[in-house]
Amino acid sequence: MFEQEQETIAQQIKEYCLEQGLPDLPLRWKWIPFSAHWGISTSFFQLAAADAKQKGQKVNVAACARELAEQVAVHLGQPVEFERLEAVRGYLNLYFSTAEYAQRVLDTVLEQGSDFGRNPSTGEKVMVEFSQPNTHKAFHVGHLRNVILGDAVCNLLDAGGNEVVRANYIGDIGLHVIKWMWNYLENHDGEIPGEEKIRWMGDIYSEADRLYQDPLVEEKVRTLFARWDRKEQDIVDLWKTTRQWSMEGFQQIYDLLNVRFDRFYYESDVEESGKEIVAALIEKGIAVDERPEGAVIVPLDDILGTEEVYRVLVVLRSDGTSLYATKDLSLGIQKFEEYGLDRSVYVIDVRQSLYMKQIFKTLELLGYDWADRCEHLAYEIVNLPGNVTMSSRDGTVVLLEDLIKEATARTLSIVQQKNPDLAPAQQQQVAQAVALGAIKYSMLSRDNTKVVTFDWETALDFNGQAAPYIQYAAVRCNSILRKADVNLPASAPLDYEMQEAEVHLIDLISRLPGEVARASRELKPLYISTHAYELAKGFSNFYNTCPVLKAEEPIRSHRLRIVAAARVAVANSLAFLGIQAPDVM
RNA sequence: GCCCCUGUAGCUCAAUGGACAGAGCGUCGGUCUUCUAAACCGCAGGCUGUGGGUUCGAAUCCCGCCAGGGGCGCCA
Repeated sequence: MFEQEQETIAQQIKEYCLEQGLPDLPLRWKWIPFSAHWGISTSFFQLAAADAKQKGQKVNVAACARELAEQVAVHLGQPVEFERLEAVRGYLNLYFSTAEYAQRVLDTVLEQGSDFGRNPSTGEKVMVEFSQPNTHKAFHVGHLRNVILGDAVCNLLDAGGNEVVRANYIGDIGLHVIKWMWNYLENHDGEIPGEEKIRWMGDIYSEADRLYQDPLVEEKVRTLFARWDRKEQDIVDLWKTTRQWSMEGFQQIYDLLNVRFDRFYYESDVEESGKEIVAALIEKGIAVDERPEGAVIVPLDDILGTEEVYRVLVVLRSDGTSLYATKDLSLGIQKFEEYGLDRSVYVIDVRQSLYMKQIFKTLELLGYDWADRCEHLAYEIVNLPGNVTMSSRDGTVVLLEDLIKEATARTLSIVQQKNPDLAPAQQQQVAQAVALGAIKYSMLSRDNTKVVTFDWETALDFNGQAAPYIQYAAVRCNSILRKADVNLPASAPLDYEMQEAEVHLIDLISRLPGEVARASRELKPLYISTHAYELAKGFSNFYNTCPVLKAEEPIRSHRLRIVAAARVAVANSLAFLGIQAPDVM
């Protein structure tokens, strides 16, 4: 928001360096820490070090930097854009003219509203593939991180100025589907799912999985698989019908989570084209056909002259049936051909890192120049205490519906207690927004590389640094604005000395666009979760120290604008994370 | 054997190669006749796993070691 001023000063410093025969280095700007006022800062250590190196001198860099900073400060004098400047221990701190900048920040935020925080367009088109559920199976907490992360990353890429295509890739074929259909025909023929479609589908699947341990059942399932392979009409029909039930169940979950997709891909749609890709790989001499003794493989290390780096990618089974890789190669190509993408992001857990590397490398060998614009966004999995991975086979899954149900129930009782006058329907609505926010935030507020351990106590603990705290800040903003009972006062120059809390809050608000840019660039919603919390904390501090409604004019009007801007910043931050900011709590 | 990730306060986690490593939880102690106490304030708590190196400057980059997790030809 202060690029102009920063650029002006940077230019002046650059000119000074030229005059003094100092090296031409780009300056790195940061916010000034430990300050009740706000501004930007840069240091001269690099410049001092580079200068010494250039002159071949051995010097005390810290002392030189200090001196440089002081000289630059003298040279700059009193820039009109800034209230004051100081040289401290090798740093140059430029303090904004508080009143003027505060007004500018507030004006900008209030004018942009729900667009505040968004960055200018990059003109890039990015596809993000995430969620990738298997039909005929349950949707559990282990799958949740992917959806929440993928959705937030889409929001952030979008806010970062990219055109985003949200893609889902449905695992609608494979042994798990056949097992499910066998069990359905054997033990549940004619049944139809009720309201809880996913639970019902998942139950039939885990039952099938249990029964499958019996060799006799395994034999029967194999027979059914053969019928499926022959594309027998009644089996294909059953598959279509039951797959649809799963899709409807997924849609319930996505609706609940408020996550949407632009494009659904199905494994079944890329199976045949995948086999054609494999044929092309063989023809080009990239893949080796070891059938019938072996499979069709791409010996990546041999081709690339590397050792134990890319290993071997199996692209087709020895019996000619497809593998995940068969289909992923085809899908990767289809994505680019269909959308003319600049980038293609895969949100898939970290265990598939090697596999992803192999797929991208194989696409590169096939001659696709966009292969290096494919990215694997790896995240760690959600485990149960004791580092137990959730598995439907072992019955160790926590169903998503159960988590949400429990979290909502618990939140509802708090809402009823805090806000007894609210209509029950609204209480329910608020409880759900808060419960979902808490669940999402807990997944987004740690780095993608960190394992999440799920336990009920932690998952349902909404105290401290958690979404409800942030939502509460937005609610308090609302409450003040509602009680003010006036239209938002017009922008006006400040003619009172702001409190530290006010300056700090406005400072935090002004940082949001930068944080969005960083989070979008690095695909790290964590930066926004942290910043949203900082904002809420900044507001709480303001709330406690700066009366709004009881303040005298012109302070009252100005503070109302601060509150309105804070509300926008907090709500937008949450929105980027896929979290709602309720009006009341 | 090769590769990837992680190691920071009692616990869970932050920290653009930069100023004094910060939050939350937990412990203890204070704040409601006040815009919603789902809040605020305060105390205590650290050789950033370990040994080297690079750098003016390292939790951050490089190398070794230790500990934990994950991956490595026909699962997805």
